[in-house]
Order: sequence, then structure tokens, then C-alpha cells
Amino acid sequence: MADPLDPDMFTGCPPHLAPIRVGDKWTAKIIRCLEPGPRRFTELQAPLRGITPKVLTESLRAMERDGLLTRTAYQEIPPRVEYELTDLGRSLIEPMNAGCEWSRKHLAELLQARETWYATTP
Amino acid sequence: MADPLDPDMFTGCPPHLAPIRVGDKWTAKIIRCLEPGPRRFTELQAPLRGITPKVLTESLRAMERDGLLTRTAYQEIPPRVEYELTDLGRSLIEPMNAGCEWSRKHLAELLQARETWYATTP
DNA sequence: CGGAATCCGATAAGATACTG
DNA sequence: CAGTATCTTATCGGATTCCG
Repeated sequence: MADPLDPDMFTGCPPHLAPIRVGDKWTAKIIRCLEPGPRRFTELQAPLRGITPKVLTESLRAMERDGLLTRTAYQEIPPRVEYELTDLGRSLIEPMNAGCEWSRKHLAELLQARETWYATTP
Repeated sequence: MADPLDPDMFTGCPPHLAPIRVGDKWTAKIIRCLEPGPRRFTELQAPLRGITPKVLTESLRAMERDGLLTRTAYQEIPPRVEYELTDLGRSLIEPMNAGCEWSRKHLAELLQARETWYATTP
């Protein structure tokens, strides 16, 4: 299997300041986590700092419903479930990269404008 | 000035089924409306079917705060206010187009998966 | 014309506790 | 391990009314 996911892979990506969003709050990050290969539920929880099992389940179910990933449950003890991107899910990486590139180029400018606004607007 | 905006320019773009979003619910559409040139408050209301003045104001203020557009009020009677994209706002068109292209290519597949899910999941 | 003020409902997201 | 169940809170978007 692949190496464990870096628990800090999303520090520096606070969702509230990104103007471009894919799916719900967690969708894009889940896609990034699954990009190298299939992962288990618990593996996903680590980098998605503070996500509760309820919310992670909701996001994964919605993505499964939309054909972005597959869920495979192995009948073992202890149970094992793996989530894997479909081709459709993988196709979202391209527009996601466009959004990331925009952020690298322009996010600082947006934040600067916001700073100035709050400093000068009563 | 430019031609009036087509009131139907966004029919066929229901926001709930698009997995890619820029800003809030209306941001991307406002950018499209301003792409050809500056527009007045009332001009924007027509294609943004059913948007209330409160919500349109909120979106425009947030975009102004983030440096995506400028607001210019002319001291005339009756009053006239024009909104115009900044270079920063215009820079979002590129990732927006990436999202639109994804939709053209893959949205039908997503909707098909969703259909199947609701047809087969109890 | 271009908003502001107020109120309201729906939904998203999280906290907490429990289970096959 | 991989969730489910229940509850609560926060935010968003909308309806309505009024104003300079």
C-alpha cells in the first residue's frame, strides 16, 4: 500500500478564504487524499483535521452517489472499507488544479484587498 | 453602452447541481454579466432571476471588498451606480472556464450516476 | 434608482454519544 | 474499524417592507 497521508497536508488551506470550491467543504480535499490511490475511512480522517465521522460519511456518500468514488467493504474482522476515485472523480483534478493555480497567483492580492477594506471601511 | 443582458443567459445553469463553485451562489454569474463591460445594479437583476436586492447587494459588497470589482456612484438624479470588474476579478474567468469545460464534458455522467443511485438505493 | 432594515426558513456543519 | 443517531449551532439565501 501507499505511504500514510501527511496529517499536515492541508495546513495552509483554510477553506473560508478560497473563492473556488469543488463540491462541499471537504470534497476537494478528499479527492486530493485519494489521488495516489485507495484509502480507508480512518486514513482519511487524519489529514482532514477535526472532521467528525458523521460529516466524513456524508461527504463520502454524496461523492459515491455522484459517481466520484467507489466504496468497497471487505468482509473481514476487524472490518475494512476502502474508498477509491473513479475516472469521473479523477476528472475533477484538472479544474481543481486550475483553481489552485489561481490561488497561487492571485490569492495574496485578494487577501490584501480584503485587509485594506477592513482597515478603511467603517 | 453595451447591449442589454439576456435575461435567459443562465437558464440551464441551476447552481445546485454544479460541483464547481466560485465565491458564493451568485459570484460567478455576476462575473459573467460584467465580463463585457460595466453594468448597473438593475441591469444585473434581470439575468439573475429572482435575486433580491439584499442578496445582490451582499454579493457585490463582498466582491468589492475582495477587490474583484469596483463600485462607482455618479451624483445624478436619478442616481446611477456602475459595477466593473477589476483585473483581479477578470483573472477568475480562467478557472471558471475550466469548471465550465468540466461541466460540458462530465456533468451528464454525474447526473446519470445520481439518477442510478436514487433508483437503486433504498 | 439603488439600495437598507428586519425577519424567517432551510441547510450545512459540528458536538456528543453509542453500536455491529 | 467504520460507522449511526441525536441534538445544537451557524450561515446562507430569501421575503417583505421601507427610504434618500
